[in-house]
Amino acid sequence: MNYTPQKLREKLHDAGLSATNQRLALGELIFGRGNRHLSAEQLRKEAAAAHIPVSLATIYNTLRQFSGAGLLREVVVEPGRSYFDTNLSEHHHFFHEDEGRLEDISADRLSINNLPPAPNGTDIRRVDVIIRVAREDAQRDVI
Amino acid sequence: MNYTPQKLREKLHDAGLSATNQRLALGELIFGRGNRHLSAEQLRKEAAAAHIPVSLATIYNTLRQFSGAGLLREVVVEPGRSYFDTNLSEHHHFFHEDEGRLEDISADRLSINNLPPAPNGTDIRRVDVIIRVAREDAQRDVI
DNA sequence: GTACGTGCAAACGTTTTGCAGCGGG
DNA sequence: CCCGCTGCAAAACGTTTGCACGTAC
Repeated sequence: MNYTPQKLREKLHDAGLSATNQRLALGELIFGRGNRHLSAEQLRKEAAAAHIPVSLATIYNTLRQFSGAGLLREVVVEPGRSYFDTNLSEHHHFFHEDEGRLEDISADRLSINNLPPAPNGTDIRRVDVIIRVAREDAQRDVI
Repeated sequence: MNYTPQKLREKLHDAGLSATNQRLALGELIFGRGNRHLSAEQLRKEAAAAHIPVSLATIYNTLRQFSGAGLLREVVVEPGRSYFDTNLSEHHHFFHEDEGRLEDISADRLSINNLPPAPNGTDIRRVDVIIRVAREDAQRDVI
């Protein structure tokens, strides 16, 4: 957890984002606790628990801005809900379908053999590998 | 395109679904045109264009039932929208971020080197590989 | 005939927006 | 001081649901 409040100000500044009270407070929640997979709703609850006065609109703005600035990585696994991953290193995910929970897979535990080239005129932006798992005794097709 | 209306009745029957007019008509749209990646909204438009009287609720019911029965495969790439893939063979996807379009990658063009074992007590349900691409000149982080 | 499927409209949860006011640089 | 950020409430979006009617078998 290489994080200090000081670093957060730099982080925001380097990303071209001004250091508002909300962004500093939310940034402390987001980045101050190691690698996390946050949904907007989770972050809202944590902010409330930490007595940070912040509106839901600002939660969404902040998550989107942080993602756009490369401070977070958005992961889409379920229709109708986004997760934001603080782990920016190359890695992949288990998704526990029955819990709605993500789990990191470090890049050295999984590699892709022969990545096909991007279609003409396009660049590869990201490669997401999602291994969907569920309890052994659960029904299939649970999503 | 190995498809005939006759086969569709069998398909539905084998899946334990009764052959209603709506399911037959939608099935013809879904399966009668080769491999496709359909959203609910697209299917609704095509049904309207084909003068199939069907409500939006039935579109969603049908897509969900077909998926549950293993006739379709749901692919989640964007928050707030599901795609349904008629290609049931093992394969992966390019996702064109700026067009919101999926493109198949056949399994033999990409393979995973060393799949990690599922976490204790869980089974792997599916492995999704999504290669996100965008026009070369487009902004990064477009989603 | 009966259980299951359908249509409609209203509800749902998540995310986005419009606009007035506040605060960072 | 000014531009950008924030809060609020309301709207938008895709999707789901409850219930009365219709249809497959």
